[in-house]
Amino acid sequence: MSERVVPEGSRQRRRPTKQGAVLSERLIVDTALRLIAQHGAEALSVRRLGAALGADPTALYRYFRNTDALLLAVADEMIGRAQEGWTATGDWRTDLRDLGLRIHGCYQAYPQAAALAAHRTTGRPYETRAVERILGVLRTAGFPDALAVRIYHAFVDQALAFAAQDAAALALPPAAQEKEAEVWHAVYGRLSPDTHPTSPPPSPSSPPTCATAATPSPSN
Amino acid sequence: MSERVVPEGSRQRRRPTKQGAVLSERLIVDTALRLIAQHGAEALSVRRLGAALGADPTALYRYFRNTDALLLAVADEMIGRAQEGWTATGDWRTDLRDLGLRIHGCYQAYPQAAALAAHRTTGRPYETRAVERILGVLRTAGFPDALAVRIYHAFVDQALAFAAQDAAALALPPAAQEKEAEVWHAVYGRLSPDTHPTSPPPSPSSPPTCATAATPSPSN
DNA sequence: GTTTACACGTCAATGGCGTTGACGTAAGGT
DNA sequence: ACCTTACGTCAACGCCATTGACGTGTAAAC
Repeated sequence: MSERVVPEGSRQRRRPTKQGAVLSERLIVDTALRLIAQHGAEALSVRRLGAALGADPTALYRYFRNTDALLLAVADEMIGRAQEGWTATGDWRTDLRDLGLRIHGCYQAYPQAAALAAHRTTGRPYETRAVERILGVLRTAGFPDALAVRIYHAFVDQALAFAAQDAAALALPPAAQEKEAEVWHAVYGRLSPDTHPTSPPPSPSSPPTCATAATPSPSN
Repeated sequence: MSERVVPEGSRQRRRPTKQGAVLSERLIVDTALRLIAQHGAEALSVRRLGAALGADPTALYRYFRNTDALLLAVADEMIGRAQEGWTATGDWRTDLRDLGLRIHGCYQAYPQAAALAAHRTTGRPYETRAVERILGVLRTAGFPDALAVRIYHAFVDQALAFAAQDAAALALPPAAQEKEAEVWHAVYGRLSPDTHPTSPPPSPSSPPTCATAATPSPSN
């Protein structure tokens, strides 16, 4: 009957693995994140994670009910990192913008993991904290609750949607990224001759992203 | 040496399977889409798809190099359906808005499939057609090419990002959707007492989506 | 200090997965 | 009528997540 996974709080009996590693929820999540970043999302398997940790693969099931739970923990970790060091300034536009850019930055830093995590609800501490902070910002700004919730959703959905989109572009294997660039050259080539015979291509080296597209560009 | 997959154009030798089905790229894609819609994304496996088609699972490899190629075909099919019956009006804002809503609608109709397909580049006919149509709209509107490409990206990225986000919410299993709703009730409950003791909750039955959030709401 | 309970790392096993290579048959071009 | 070969089928490989049983060492109880 006794549950296989014990909650992290009451975890006491630490025992090293055969290879000497001492496991913990944190260590596992960090290792998973590193594994995904280095070798891509599909390189994350219970067996490989076990190997990377220096433990029997099935030891993970003492910490997470299944791989999906582990994935949610990874997602929450990223939400946590996005908030690291953030503090409210009191200006709600500044605060939300800062949070949004942090999320975007964090997802861009781990695009492979972001692709897995972006559209999930973790129900874990960091996510809860983020929700509370954002609603706190809006309440402090004086929005009535109904409107605050509305703004919350508009903000979070847009931030997550854009972050996910840009992360997905970044998570493509380099070959696919090049191919995409080629497609754009081809399209431009097909467009150009009949209407604008000799105009220069639009900075083909850096394709636009959600972030750049949504940001009012300086004079351009 | 001879390639396992024959391009659809030059495919001739149709032969029924033991169970009498006559395969084709279209049939396979449609069946896959139906399978995903009915039983969720993780129910799509080569073996199950083979069973649904009434064919040996490995027959699929005569039509698609691997499951990823099949997935891209499914993604392209959705792009194709989004364009079905669309025609340009000449007003570029109307045309883009229409296309965007069609994509959104199509993804909402097959949320499970959308989750798999949203962030992929298919490189297939329907996608190519969509790109050409959108750029055509912008060219017809008189935008110089550089700006047209910029607007193209702003539009497509936003449309896809929002469609993906809303599809992801819809693709959650009903239990998770309820849980999410509960969380919102809880948050609202926690918010309410100290600042707005008795204001009614903000229509808790229908959570906001990207589409509703981005649409200027009537007077609300 | 000894005992006791159980947390947790390990092992073995199960069933599903994608993918490959070989094979034979029937369809189409000639 | 023949020949070629497309393509459906079969068998097999290696990887996957997950489970149940087991035993050991640790932390707590006394």
